[in-house]
Amino acid sequence: MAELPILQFEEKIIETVERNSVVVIIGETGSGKSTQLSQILHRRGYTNSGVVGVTQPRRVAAVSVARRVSQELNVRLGEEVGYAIRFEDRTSERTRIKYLTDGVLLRESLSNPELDQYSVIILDEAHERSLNTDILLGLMKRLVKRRASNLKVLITSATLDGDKVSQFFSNCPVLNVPGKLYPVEILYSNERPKSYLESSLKTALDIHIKEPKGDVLIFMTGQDDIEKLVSKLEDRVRSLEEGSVLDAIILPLHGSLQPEMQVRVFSPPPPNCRRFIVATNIAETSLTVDGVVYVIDSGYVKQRQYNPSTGMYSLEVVQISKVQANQRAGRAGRTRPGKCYRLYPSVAYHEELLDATIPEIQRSSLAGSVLYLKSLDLPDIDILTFDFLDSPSSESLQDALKQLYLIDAIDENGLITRVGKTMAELPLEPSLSRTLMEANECGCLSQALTVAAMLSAETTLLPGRSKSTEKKRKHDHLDLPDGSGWGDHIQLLQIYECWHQTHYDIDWCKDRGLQVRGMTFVKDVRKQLCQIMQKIAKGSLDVQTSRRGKQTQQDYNNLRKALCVGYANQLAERMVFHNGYRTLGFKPQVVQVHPSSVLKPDDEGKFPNYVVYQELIATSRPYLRTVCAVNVAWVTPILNKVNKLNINKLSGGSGHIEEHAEGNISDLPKKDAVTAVPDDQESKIQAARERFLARKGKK
DNA sequence: GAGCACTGC
Repeated sequence: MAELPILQFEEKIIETVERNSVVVIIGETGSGKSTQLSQILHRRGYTNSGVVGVTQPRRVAAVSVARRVSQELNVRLGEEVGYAIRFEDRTSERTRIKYLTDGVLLRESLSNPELDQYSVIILDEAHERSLNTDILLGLMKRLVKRRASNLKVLITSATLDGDKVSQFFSNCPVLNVPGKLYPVEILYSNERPKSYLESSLKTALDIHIKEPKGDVLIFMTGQDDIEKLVSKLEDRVRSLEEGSVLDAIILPLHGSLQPEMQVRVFSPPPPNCRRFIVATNIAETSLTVDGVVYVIDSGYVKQRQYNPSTGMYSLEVVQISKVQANQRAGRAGRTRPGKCYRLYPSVAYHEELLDATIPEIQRSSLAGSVLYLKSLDLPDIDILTFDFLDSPSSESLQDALKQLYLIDAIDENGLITRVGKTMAELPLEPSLSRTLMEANECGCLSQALTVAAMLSAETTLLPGRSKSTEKKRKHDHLDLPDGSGWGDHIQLLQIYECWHQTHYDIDWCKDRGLQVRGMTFVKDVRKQLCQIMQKIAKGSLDVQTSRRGKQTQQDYNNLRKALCVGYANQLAERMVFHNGYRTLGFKPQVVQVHPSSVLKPDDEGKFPNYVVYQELIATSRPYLRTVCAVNVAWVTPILNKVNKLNINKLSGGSGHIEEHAEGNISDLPKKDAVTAVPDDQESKIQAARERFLARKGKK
């Protein structure tokens, strides 16, 4: 511990913190900032007047760092040193150093906007620029002015954007704390390879043949290229002359892998063996693999981004930033000097790569964040001029306002409603919160709670796709309920209710290819949501458990109605001549129901006229993922609302609009605005539909 | 008839 570089800077840090309310700390990997900053402040008396809170973007980090600090201070975890993450608050009255996820701190500030139990707040890993960290940065800027006398804020960041953070906080001081990394030699390619996959393969084999022992970490963009590279590497390594090189183990590592498979990466390899870990950017920050000496950096990452004018997400392979490139390289120098092979030329690094990754706040739908900020109800905060470190576009903010208006969270003047205030209390995206509120009125809260919880865990429910599980799923398809013709939300409800009836049998999940971990998470979320709803409704709540498991068509109707109200901002109408949908409320997009949906065309080959959707995402083409059929009678009032929408008023203006501001809205709901499908494509679709009907007829 | 990077309340 005494070797940690940060300890040599203790005096300097304390001196600077004494004189300034905000300090930026540039702490490189291995500097010990996450564990030591809080202890330094504790030693110097900052915990006498309040708690030192340290935020982390990830749960595991909050827990593991808290655990280490409690060991170093030789106290029991949960007493002087504790942590708070969702579902787990291990703090007590005695807690002086508290690690928490930034999401938890945001929740805390909802009920206590001044955060007055804290004497110091440390925003750790701020350079990762998570959505929550960015909101916190804005709130801290305001808070240090209000609590100038008794609050210190420390922000840890990366070398490349420390100055920017400092400027944001009125040029506050920046302290550099060196890390304890071993040197990493950077090797560039002469030119960009035609295929980064082939280039990675070649580089990996070169290392294997020429370089001394040490594991290789290879950064790819996703499951597909990981699987390809793994199989190619296996072939080529096997064909090398036996005994001429080390044995090789090749391991994929990505988020959709079963956790048991991920663990393999952390168990030490057998002797005289080189491991090749082929990973997504999960290995950049979330997971640290010991023993890595060589890093191969393709220079690419798969990134999700949101288009506020269409309401559509897309996943795109984009170039990484310099911060990311350095982070990747750093992975080679944790145990001894290493090498990083960048599969792009040096000039590309310097001239093409952005300094920092585009922050999440500029790549996401902001409905949830805007609702959160509105619900804080701070008179001195105006959303459209909120002081962000990097502002989202006004288009994105207006999109959020529009969405919130359509689900009654704000009124036509942009003011938060009672419904909106309640929605913000729920740890859910606004559409789902609104669904719960409506369900409480419709008498189907129990079912809605289940759907909300299932949707919160959806990606961790199904096992990662692979050839074998795919076959299995197809085979076992009949074992899962079918949504009774209404779609995916109803199916999710039915799945959980079936499980409930087995008294939460683990084998029931396994037999159906459902991840036990995911289903357990659903159960936890449902319980949490139930508790919050109970608190909000003060007992006037309809969480009928006696009727659970025996859903009637009437229950499904009520639930679909509640979903329609909640997802008024994610509504689509089927097109007249084919099974495509056009989105309503956004610049209209022609989209298809995702083939993985349980919602299928009826006997005439047609989908329902209206659906609400959980997500609109462009992969190979634009798809609606997770859809639920809704009735036209529920849709009509929403469309009226869309027509009345006045974005200028919503943004807090007078409502007397300049011409071009209106232009944005007038192209929203018009029936014949969609001409995106050219005639020849239209006829192709018509032909496809005829073929489909013909096939159906034969059966 | 296609496939989703990573987090979090």
